[in-house]
Amino acid sequence: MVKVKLAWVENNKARAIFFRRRSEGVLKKVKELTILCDILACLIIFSPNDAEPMVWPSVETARGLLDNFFSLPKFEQKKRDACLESFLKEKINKVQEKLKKNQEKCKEYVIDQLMIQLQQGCRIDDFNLNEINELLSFSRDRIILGREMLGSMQFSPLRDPPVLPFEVQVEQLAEKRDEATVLIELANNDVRQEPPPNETFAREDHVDLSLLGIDKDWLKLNNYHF
Amino acid sequence: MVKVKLAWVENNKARAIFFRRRSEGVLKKVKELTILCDILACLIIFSPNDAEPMVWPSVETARGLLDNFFSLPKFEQKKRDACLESFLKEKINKVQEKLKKNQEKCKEYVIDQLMIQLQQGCRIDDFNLNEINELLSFSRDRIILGREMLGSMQFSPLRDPPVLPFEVQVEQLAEKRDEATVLIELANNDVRQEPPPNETFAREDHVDLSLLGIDKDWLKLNNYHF
DNA sequence: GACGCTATGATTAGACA
DNA sequence: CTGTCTAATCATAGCGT
Repeated sequence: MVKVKLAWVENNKARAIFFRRRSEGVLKKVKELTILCDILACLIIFSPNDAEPMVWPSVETARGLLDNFFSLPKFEQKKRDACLESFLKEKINKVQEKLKKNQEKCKEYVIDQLMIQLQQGCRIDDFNLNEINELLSFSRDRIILGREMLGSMQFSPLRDPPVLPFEVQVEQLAEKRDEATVLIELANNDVRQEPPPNETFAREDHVDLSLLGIDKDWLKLNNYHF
Repeated sequence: MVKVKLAWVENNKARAIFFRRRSEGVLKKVKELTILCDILACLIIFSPNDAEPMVWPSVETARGLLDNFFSLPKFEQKKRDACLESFLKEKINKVQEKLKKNQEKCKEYVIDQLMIQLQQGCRIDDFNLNEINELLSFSRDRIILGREMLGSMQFSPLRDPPVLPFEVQVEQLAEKRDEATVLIELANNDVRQEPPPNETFAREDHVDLSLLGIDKDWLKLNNYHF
């Protein structure tokens, strides 16, 4: 027999035979080792001929071993997940933004309609609690805005606007109606001190909030159309 | 010498020696194989004592070989991604659902307000094109509902409701107003034959107008492709 | 434990079927 | 290409240091 020297076997046929025999031998040794010492091991040999490499004990096991014991793949996995997650969260945020804008628009329209009805002769008593709350909140904002425009004069302090209840609480109704009447009166008083440029509003503009001294240009900035 | 039988070495010391010698031997064989056949190979042995496993030729190489040559991990990767993606898509859908409901509610309120104004004596001419379109769409749905309730009687055919334009096209206004007047009259005629259960718009109820057609264009959120 | 030695079983190169 | 045979070589169990 000839001792094989540690160098590439040039003869193709001989090398193929050598490869088969030796890889079998190596695999046998690995198996022995795992059984005799009761350990885990994994052997991958890329055959020069086959497209797929030989994997022992299995591709799944090899993958599992690597995933379990090496932090690198876990880290990259998490990085990938985080990337996708942030991307999709961004999408969610966009939709939520849209929802928010729609709700604002809707609220504006509600106020618009309430104001129109007020102008057309509706009385506070004709509104329900939710509508009154809307009016209160809106009126308060308008009053504050108007006062800021009028400078640092001293005005009556305002209550915080009520938290809008989803369930109408009937017992609060009378109180709220009083509050609304007072608040709207207050707004009118403020406005009477120094009326804004455009007081009149045409029906076509969709808005007539002259009662509270709403500025026409301001309203145009907030497009109410659906 | 004693032939070792293929079974776990019970003696701890002997097993540790056995492990060291044999793993060296296996590694040597693998190295020989890679050199003599000029191939790639990878050996991972989990030592019973060390925390870290022995990896040849290196962790990076092993990782690279697995990532490059096995479809399974890629497949599972995609599966993981798909799982996360579907989860977040579900969230998006929920927000979209909320948005949709809000828009429906908003539209209902608009119709509600328009109806109130009609009842209070407003004329078609007082409305703008968008409002007329809302009324048209709503009236048409109400008519269809009423007719379904009345059975298989023959009625005048109805035009499809107009696609709501975001830009007001003034030249269409007059025509639309005529159409609206006819349609609303038609609705009144139908209803007069046999009024549907809820014909009157109770002010407090914020009338249930769920039958109103949703503006699909507005709601279409189709840009969530990844 | 690690290293060296050596007998001996295990592996395998080469040849052949 | 796969299996078998055989001799040569290798790997290593057991032991001593």
